[in-house]
Amino acid sequence: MPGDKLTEDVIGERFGVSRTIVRTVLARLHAEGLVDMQPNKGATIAQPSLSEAQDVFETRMCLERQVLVRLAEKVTLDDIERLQRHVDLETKANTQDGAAAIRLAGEFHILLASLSGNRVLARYVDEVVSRCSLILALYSRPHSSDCSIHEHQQIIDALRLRNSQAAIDAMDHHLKAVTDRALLSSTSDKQRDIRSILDRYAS
Amino acid sequence: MPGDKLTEDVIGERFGVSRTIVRTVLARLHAEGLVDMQPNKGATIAQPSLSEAQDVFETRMCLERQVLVRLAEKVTLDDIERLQRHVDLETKANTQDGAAAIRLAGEFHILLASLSGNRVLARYVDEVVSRCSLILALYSRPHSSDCSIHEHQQIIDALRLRNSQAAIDAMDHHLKAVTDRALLSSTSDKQRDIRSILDRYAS
DNA sequence: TATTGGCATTCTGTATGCATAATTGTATAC
DNA sequence: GTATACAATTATGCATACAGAATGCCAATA
Repeated sequence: MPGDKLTEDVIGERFGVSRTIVRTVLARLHAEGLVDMQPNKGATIAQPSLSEAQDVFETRMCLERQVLVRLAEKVTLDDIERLQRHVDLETKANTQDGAAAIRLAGEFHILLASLSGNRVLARYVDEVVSRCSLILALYSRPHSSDCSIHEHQQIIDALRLRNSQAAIDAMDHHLKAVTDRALLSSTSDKQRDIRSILDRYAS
Repeated sequence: MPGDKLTEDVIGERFGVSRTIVRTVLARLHAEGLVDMQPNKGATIAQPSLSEAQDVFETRMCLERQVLVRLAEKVTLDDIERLQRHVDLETKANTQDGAAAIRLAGEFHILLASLSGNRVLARYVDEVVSRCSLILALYSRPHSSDCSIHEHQQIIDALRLRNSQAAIDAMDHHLKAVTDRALLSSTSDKQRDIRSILDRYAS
């Protein structure tokens, strides 16, 4: 799917809107790094390179650490409850609906960021989480998200004790696991390019 | 200037382009937090609230710390030279052209971020620096930037020694000074609103 | 005099049309 | 059979036109 052409007419027809609308949406997605655009050549679903992927992960770690620093200072019992309910949802979805489980796993981080109360931080986290999803779709092999849920739980537990360092450690460990799963499988950008071409032909 | 209406027709005429172009630019600036947009009411130059301003500064600190961590690991002599040349430029501008001095002070941070090599981080730093400029325009009283230059120099010196902690300390101190200058003058969002209204009437 | 209703104006939101750049396909030459 | 050039098709970039929402103004009425 990454690399696919996004023709304005096609999308517009599909959603019953004019090219103008499609154009603004594509521009927005481009700004968020989810679609690539070339002048006079149009838009494609972004194919982040390996180094771009590393940049996204590094930035994500940096942002999410800050989220936890803030949260450790100011979480309310209400917040903790919301987080706990979310992880419970994740647990439920994990045995039933794989797609939902993946979506919920991302939304946990977005929820954390929004609870931090810093809107700017939250917007950036939202973006990098989306981009990570795209990266995982590109590079990662299918996997269970059992561990994710466990790590999410660890983060909540640390926040409940207002232990920011423990929360950050859990987050670091968590994101490192995700990163490794995504990036250690390929060893170079070139390899990635080849693989994506092969994938295209295979489907 | 913040709060001013940005009418599409007016801007388009001013720059000799159609509303289509203006619209995309405004949308982009909105995404970057530099203009406010309300449905069916158009765009205005953003008037970040005090809490929004604090969020921007906090996020900026977080991002720039990461920039320095990376740079302390990987700066080259070339990089150091470019930074030094930039600060020299700042020093020169400081005595001659106030507007240029302010611009260069912001660009120092953008240069740092781009030298980090992390494009994602660099884009976010670019955004928050722009937003900080807007915030300073809103809240801050005019001031000399002598201290800024000295602090920039400290950061370079720390990087030259690959001492990330010293660089981060200098940056923290630097940004804290800027933040205080901007945010301690006002004490609440309400006060800011009132002041902006008065400013409007005065001009 | 204050308030409300309606009218006119202005500006935004969206669609569409036209010109230009890119791509694809075809024909011809080597 | 391959390569190149040219034509036809397609898609993008931009401008413009039209419809609908918001604002302001004025008059009418309480």
